[in-house]
Amino acid sequence: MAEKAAHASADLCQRLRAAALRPTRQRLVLAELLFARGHRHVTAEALHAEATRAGIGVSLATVYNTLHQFTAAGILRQVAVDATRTYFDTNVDAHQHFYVEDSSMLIDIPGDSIAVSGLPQPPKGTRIDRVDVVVRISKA
Amino acid sequence: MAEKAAHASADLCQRLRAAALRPTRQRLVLAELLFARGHRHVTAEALHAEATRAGIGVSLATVYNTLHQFTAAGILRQVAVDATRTYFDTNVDAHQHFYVEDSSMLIDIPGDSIAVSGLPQPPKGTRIDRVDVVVRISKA
DNA sequence: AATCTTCTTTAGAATTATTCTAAACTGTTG
DNA sequence: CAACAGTTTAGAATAATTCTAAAGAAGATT
Ligand SMILES: [Mn+2]
Ligand SMILES: [Mn+2]
Ligand SMILES: [Zn+2]
Ligand SMILES: [Zn+2]
Repeated sequence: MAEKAAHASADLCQRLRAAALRPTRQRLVLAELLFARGHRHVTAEALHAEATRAGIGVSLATVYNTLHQFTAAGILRQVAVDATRTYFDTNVDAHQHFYVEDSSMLIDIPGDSIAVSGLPQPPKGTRIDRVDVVVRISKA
Repeated sequence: MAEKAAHASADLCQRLRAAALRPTRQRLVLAELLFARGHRHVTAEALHAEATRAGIGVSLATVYNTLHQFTAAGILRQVAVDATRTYFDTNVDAHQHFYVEDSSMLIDIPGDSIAVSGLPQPPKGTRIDRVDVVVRISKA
């Protein structure tokens, strides 16, 4: 298990270097929190609270910087569901979301389950970057 | 055309009364700007600027209040595409959007052109409120 | 290892979008 | 025309995010 952690860390170093980002203590810690197990959806504030709780000193500005750098590097993506917060998603593969309005939680919908058909031609001179589907749900 | 305007105004009064909203000068002016011709996508700031430009005195707080009241009344809806602004849509029928990332513009996609299939069952105890599709496009 | 260079972190100020407060004002009803 | 309830608004307050500039850490160079 020490091996596994070491391996994961080494792996993260690679990913950062590949993105031309120096593997600093802060970035490694945040990357660990983000990618250590399974996919996650987080806000900057939530991740900052988590890091702080874990005893790691990292400023909120750095959390924001890091989230944006990771997004630019393609290892995170932003999800727009609620105008008041920005969510970051560690799953960058094509997939969609349930958004639970009561609790402001995101739930993944695997990329191969939903199919969107009948898309009209995008306006002349533009290309489609991504098709986002948000299924808004609330307590029945 | 004086008739048409009068008719439209009378119509707006009805809609407001139906929503238990007093037809005040401010609300009528904003409703006019919003619903007078065709469907629109606006932000609070943009609508406020428009009202001000048209020589109508209406505070930004009132614009926000009104947009939210109209949304609660079901004659407007919010569209979440960009975490930095909230867009309000005068088209409340089921339909979808292109979002032009370069210019932050929304373009309607008629409700009957796109079909979403393969939606998984929503989590136990929840029901689907709406399925939003945003097709993000940018300069080719 | 010491040095140099460049990138990174950060505290705190600043910005932006939005909401709140409380007092003045207006539409409605009897 | 009261009288009441609903509405508007200036300005303060909040919340999320970004900016600034100075101090700190990484990587390259000697
Ligand atoms: Mn906000
Ligand atoms: Mn914001
Ligand atoms: Zn996801
Ligand atoms: Zn629309």
